[in-house]
Amino acid sequence: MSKMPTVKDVAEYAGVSVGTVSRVLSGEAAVKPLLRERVNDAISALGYRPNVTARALRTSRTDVIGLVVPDITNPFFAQLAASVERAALECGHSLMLASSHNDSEAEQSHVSAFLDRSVRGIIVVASSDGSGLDLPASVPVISLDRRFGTFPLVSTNHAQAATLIADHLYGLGHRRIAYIAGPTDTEAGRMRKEAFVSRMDGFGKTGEPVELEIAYGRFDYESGERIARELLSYPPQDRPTAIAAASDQQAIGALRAARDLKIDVPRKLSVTGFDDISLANLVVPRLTTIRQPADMLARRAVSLLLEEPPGKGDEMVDGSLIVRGSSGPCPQPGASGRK
Amino acid sequence: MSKMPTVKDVAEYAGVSVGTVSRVLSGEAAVKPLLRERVNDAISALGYRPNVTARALRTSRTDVIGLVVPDITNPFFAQLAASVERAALECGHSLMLASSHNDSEAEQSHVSAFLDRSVRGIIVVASSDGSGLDLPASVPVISLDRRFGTFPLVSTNHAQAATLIADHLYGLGHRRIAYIAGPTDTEAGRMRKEAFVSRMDGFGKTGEPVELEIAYGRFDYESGERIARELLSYPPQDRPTAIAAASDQQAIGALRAARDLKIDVPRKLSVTGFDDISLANLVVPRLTTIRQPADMLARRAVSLLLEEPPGKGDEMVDGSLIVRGSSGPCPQPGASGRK
DNA sequence: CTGAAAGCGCTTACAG
DNA sequence: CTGAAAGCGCTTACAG
Repeated sequence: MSKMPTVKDVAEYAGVSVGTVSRVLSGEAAVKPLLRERVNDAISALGYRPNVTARALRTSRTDVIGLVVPDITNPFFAQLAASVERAALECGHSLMLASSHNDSEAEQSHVSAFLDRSVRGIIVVASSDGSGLDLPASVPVISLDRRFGTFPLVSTNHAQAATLIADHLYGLGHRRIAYIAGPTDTEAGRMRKEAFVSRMDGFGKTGEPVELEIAYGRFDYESGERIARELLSYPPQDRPTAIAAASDQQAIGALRAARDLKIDVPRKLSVTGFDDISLANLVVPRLTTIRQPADMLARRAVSLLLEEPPGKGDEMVDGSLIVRGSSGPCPQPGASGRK
Repeated sequence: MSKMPTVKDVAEYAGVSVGTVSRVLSGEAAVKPLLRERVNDAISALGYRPNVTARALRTSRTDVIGLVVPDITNPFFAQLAASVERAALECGHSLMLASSHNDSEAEQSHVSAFLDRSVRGIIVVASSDGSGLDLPASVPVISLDRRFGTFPLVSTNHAQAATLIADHLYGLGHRRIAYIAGPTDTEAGRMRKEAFVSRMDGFGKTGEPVELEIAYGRFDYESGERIARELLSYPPQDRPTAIAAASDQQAIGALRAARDLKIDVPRKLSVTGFDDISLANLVVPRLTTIRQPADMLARRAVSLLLEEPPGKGDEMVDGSLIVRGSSGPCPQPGASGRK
């Protein structure tokens, strides 16, 4: 292939200086219509495309937004990534996506790599409450969904959302409840759990007492399945009547465990999730969960990043309760055994 | 933040020329140990990091591999992306990921964007058999899983794998089978279907006849659910005893439909998928499917891309049959209705 | 409004 | 083995 044409070629072809070419390219500075037209003709005649690397070197700016997620294989993050890409595109920016495999070292090095490429800004969905960044960030950084270092956070209001689930289950009459929590080294995991627990404690004080058992795991299918299997191995009268999980994946794993143990959901056991991944509406039974407004979160994160000066304050977006088939009234004691 | 140090600063600090700094950076050229050490000291003292943009401009090369997938929200592509990232990292390269939302224009523009950034090479999982690229590609391009333009393809041997499924179902005694195909504008969709059909035709000629119905959809959950619902609405004696789907997502949708219609899988109906996404092992019943060796595919694609000269020939990797609970012997006629 | 020129931070022939 | 210098393709003060 022949070498790509440069501003110089365009300038020669159009009979102007490279400065003029650059000026019509930027669209900013005023250029006489005649010259502008000659330049544009030259550009299309030559099939010229600006060299973004040179431009970046000169201006130390690009239109790339870097996004790092803990694990692209997690459906919620995949959806979030798709939303961020759409939001970036809407603002005329493109997205570079990196997955850190839940490894905070990899996370660090991805962020550094973005910095090295002088991206316009970086959005990070932290893999854990790491120390954040030890490099000086020369571009804006926004935490999304989970806090990264001390950078501003855009996230669902985890506490409000967890409260919605607590109210739902308590309202259905459940008084022996298990909570499958997310990793304690993630803010999302902690906040969801604490809000859920404190709401239940509140009910316990003002109304009927609630037995609450808490188990900790990762956010994935396997954790949910393993933990639920354990919780459900108790004799029926000691077994929870509802399991609230900190993620849809955990909840789907719990559904799987219940199924294996032939425990009818929702008649004998209610299960709830968190995220509303697309699968939540497809499992059997369909999962009651919290919808996180991914599009909104993405748009807010991109906006904060691109604002001048970049946004400094945290932003919370409310989640909403989606009631489906996996949650129902607490089974009456003694009404079991109808096989 | 103060300006980042440059080779010039390092050179001054170490009392050498910038050329020497560059040479120790590259590690290639021989530099006297004494100077090398002084330069390295200067680098760490100053916290110097090479400017990759400048380097890219000068050499018109980077260590970035661009990957574009049709939809990052599809679990199979997410897994493939994770595998490609790992493979790239192993070779000292980093990954830029873009999702085309199944839009071939977006796909084109992502590829162009990569080209503009002078990436080391591009791997594309085509969203459809587009015209491929109309720009001159100045770097190697590899098609992964689905052919992009005329670029070399690394993929599972779709035909061999589809044959495995056909043999499995025929071997279980199924003679009235429905096939949920993928989009006909994807090579993967066509090849899987054709191999399945031709294998069944072969059985029909040498053994017992097979009734085969084919329905076309996208690769997603919804298509599978919708199509299966239709297929299963026939009266029991006309209904297929097995549904083979071109993707796990379709198969999981079909499972959902069967469940809604109270058709017992696998006793009344066998369902098979293709891909072996992590969910396949979690649905109820667990899904019989074809495992695509994502890690291997990813590694081969990266290798071909990085070879000098870049690989030119297609590569096929065999898939393997994973038998789980969703497939079983063909139900005996008349043995129904045991409610 | 336009051109000539400097410079972004590197790498790499070219001399020595 | 090392230094001085050119140049990658842009953008942007600086003159005019």
